[in-house]
Amino acid sequence: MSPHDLNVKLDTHEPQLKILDPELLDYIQRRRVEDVVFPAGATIMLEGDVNPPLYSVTEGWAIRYKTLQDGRRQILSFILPGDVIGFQAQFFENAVTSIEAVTDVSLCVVAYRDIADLYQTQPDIAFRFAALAADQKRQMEEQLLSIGQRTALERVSALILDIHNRAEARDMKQAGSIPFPVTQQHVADALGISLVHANRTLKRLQRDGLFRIKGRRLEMLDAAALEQVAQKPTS
Amino acid sequence: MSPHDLNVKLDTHEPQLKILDPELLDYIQRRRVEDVVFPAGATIMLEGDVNPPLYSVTEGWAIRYKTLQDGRRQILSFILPGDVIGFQAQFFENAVTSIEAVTDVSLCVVAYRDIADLYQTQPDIAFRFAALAADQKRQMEEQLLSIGQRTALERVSALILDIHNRAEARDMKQAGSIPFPVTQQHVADALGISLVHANRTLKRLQRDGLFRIKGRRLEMLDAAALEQVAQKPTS
DNA sequence: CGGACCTTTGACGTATATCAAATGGTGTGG
DNA sequence: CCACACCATTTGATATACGTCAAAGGTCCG
Repeated sequence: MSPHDLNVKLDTHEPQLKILDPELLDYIQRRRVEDVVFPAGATIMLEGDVNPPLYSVTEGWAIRYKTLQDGRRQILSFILPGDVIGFQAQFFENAVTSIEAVTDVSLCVVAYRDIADLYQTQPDIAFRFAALAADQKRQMEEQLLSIGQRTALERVSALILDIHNRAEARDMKQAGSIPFPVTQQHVADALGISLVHANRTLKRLQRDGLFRIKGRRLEMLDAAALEQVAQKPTS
Repeated sequence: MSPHDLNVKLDTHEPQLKILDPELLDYIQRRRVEDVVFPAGATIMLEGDVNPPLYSVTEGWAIRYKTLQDGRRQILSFILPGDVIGFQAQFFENAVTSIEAVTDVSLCVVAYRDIADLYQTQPDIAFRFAALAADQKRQMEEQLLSIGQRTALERVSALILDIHNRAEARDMKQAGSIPFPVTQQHVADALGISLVHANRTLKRLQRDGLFRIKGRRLEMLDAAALEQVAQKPTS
């Protein structure tokens, strides 16, 4: 069996995993134990939680984050419907990041005995999970590049593009716009800038006609220009 | 088989993998194909490289990084002897990050047919690799927290602590100090600050007696105080 | 209709960047 | 073994992107 037979090996020219691997999705459906709903604002998982479960997101948006002792919060990623969360956590005794619902969130809990067991009994599924995790690590590294090297204007552009592309790939676009329940405070915490500066930067990009955020929805107006501003990575 | 039997499930209370999993090390030794040496400054791997190999570092230090088109560089991690590199890359067509030798670097090339094949034929080894990758992802997230939320002073403190702890865990400490071939430019590129500011910050921490860098070696003087400055994460 | 939360705007402060140049190591070749 | 060349470190002066503080609108929902 080669990665190509699996149709799982990721093509770097297509920067994101377009959709959730269908076979993996199928596996998750079959192992679904129960569905859970968290209201907006609820904490789904807290750093340090013992043996957190493995979830697949059915509906709603969430954030994954880490905090410092004095309360400063870094959002690591935005979680959209279709995302699998808590796979990495299976390798640790405790959850290493926290997750909070941004909107009401529906999750289905995936059951399996144990992560090591999965590797023994279902190596193909384990492989698919691993490919997903590899892509998530890549996303973290992209974020690191963004926050470390890009200016606030570039970061905001890159974030808007990223969220838009992910949502679009999941067929969340309707009437030319995607849901956008993200607040300016979220943008600030994800990009390491202040709320006020996030506001001014978003404002400026919108004044220049690159996109429009209105009524919790995002309409992309000039993706090419936005990419220009964002400064693409080398590859 | 449970993670505990494997002694691989990672304990969050011990923030880092102390040493390379011995069984994995053994596997790598047995699959060693050839040894390669790169001189200081050489590019070991370049973003975009097709089907990059899997390496284990025998000797020397390296950096893993990504760049923007205009040349800005973000160092993602420092690679020390004992580290395995290129595992994640196996899931992609092309390398997603670049690697450069800081000192002369000795690598051994690990052979196996194919990553998917490894999952089928050696699920236990695949599991150990995955645990390693999970830990690397955790490190990336820690970095993200650092760069996004910490001040320059806190970032430098956290980086010095991190490198020191990793080197110490690998028994690289001799006569109370560890090798430290990292330049101030490296520190700047890893933390998203300017060279000049990296210098002033390193200087200040040393003036306050927290550590000492001299002759490409680092001597830790007051780890507790440094941790204080660095602002630990919540957990 | 009130309250909670989010967005927007102005004024001002500061951490960090940039520019420029001197100083200090270190390895190599004469 | 010296001396040059190259690179890393250090320091001062000045600039700016971004943060903080404060307060005024919006918007949504009970």
